Amino acid sequence: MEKKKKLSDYPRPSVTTDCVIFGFDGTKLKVLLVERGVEPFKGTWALPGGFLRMDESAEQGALRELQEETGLEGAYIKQFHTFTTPGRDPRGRVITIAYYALVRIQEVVGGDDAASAEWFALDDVPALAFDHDQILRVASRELRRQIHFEPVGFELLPKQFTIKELQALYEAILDVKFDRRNFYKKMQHLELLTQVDTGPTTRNQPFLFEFNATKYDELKHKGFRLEF
Amino acid sequence: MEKKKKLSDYPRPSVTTDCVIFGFDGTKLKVLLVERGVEPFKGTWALPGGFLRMDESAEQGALRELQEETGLEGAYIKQFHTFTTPGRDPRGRVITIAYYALVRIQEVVGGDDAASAEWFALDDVPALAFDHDQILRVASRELRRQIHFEPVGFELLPKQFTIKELQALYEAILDVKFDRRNFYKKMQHLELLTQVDTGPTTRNQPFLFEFNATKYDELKHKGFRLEF
DNA sequence: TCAAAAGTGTTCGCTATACACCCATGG
DNA sequence: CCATGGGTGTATAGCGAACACTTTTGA
Repeated sequence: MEKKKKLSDYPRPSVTTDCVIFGFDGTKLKVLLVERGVEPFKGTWALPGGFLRMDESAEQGALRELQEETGLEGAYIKQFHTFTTPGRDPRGRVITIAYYALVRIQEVVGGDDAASAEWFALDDVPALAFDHDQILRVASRELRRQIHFEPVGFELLPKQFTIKELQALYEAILDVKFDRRNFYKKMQHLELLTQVDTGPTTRNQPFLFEFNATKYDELKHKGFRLEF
Repeated sequence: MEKKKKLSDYPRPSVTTDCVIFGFDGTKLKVLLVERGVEPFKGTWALPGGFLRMDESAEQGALRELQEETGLEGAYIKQFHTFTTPGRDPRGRVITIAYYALVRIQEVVGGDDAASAEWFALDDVPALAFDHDQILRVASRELRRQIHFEPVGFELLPKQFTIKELQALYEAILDVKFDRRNFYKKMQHLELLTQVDTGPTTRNQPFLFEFNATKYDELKHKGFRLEF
């Protein structure tokens, strides 16, 4: 960053933030896409995103996008990569700071642009605008990686959930099958869940659990690993 | 990215790539810093970096920086975060795509700017320009995280090395101590190393090993974990 | 001659895995 | 009444962690 030049002496690319919004419907992992209304790629599905404003951080920009698309505030987002290949946007030099968001699909109300937004199963995504196919692939990979170390999956479930739902989520993300009983034990042993008291329970209803945030912070620091 | 505007209608930040260059001297993990020759932060140590050119990807920019600073080509680099907080650069709105590089410190010859470049032990780094302290912290954390999953440590060692050196490296990065004998066994069991034939060996010289790239790709896919 | 370094073994305990059993509900 | 789903229990194998022994070299 040297020489005696001013910032304006250097050419500047345009900067956008795009957001891969993941949700879980109880069976499959889904992603929220929007249909582009303008050129280029008009009519093509794309990741929600927009230009970075000069007075906001990229994270604030991603959260703003998220609010506009899903109506959610304060959801979990994570920056995972910045895409910079020249030519990735036909309009000119554009770099994209990409985030993924984990949202409770049940709480998504749909925001201003909701008319053109739609959930797609991750294994049934249409061709996307720009290099968004690649961005989505990288996001999925990073999510899979992260879930081995941090129990981020909880961000995708309702506040209260059954172990069976939790297992289905992990199986959907990691594309594996777990033994039901071992999965139960593993979760119990982690002490990451708090059982919800549902009063005089009519039996054979599955227990409801809540996520234990305190324990989460502990495990995040000590390291933590889920089986494959 | 909508509306009927052109790219030039949106304000654009300046974009730099900064590179956290890690090296290992056999005992401590080190990082290469440069002393700034111009304002702002003239005379302060900083991460090597520079403005992104319009015809190169961020990765190419980082590799270019690396070549200029260390004389190395084709070294291992990894993008780990993009820093965007408004105000992080007093000159105006600047976002930085940050990479870390793992280099063999022995092979670093020092490039054009080498006069002002110096290696610092990671636990003895001076105050840095801009938010480079934070960038360095994040880089160290990401390196520690990554090394649990991928045997990237080999990028920091000479082509041939002893198990003892390898262990010292891991201990330096993770800030732990391993039992020498267990570490040997672990490495043997992973089959990640190829023993170098040093002819009729004068005994009690430690064996030399090379990194086995084939096995690496295998493990990278299957998942892989080192003890803490 | 003795301390230090390098290679190889042994034991123990935890945990991941596979698989079994009991109970309640509803068709 | 029996299939289904949900909660709990048990046995085994593999691996990580702790620790021991032998040999060779050089001070």
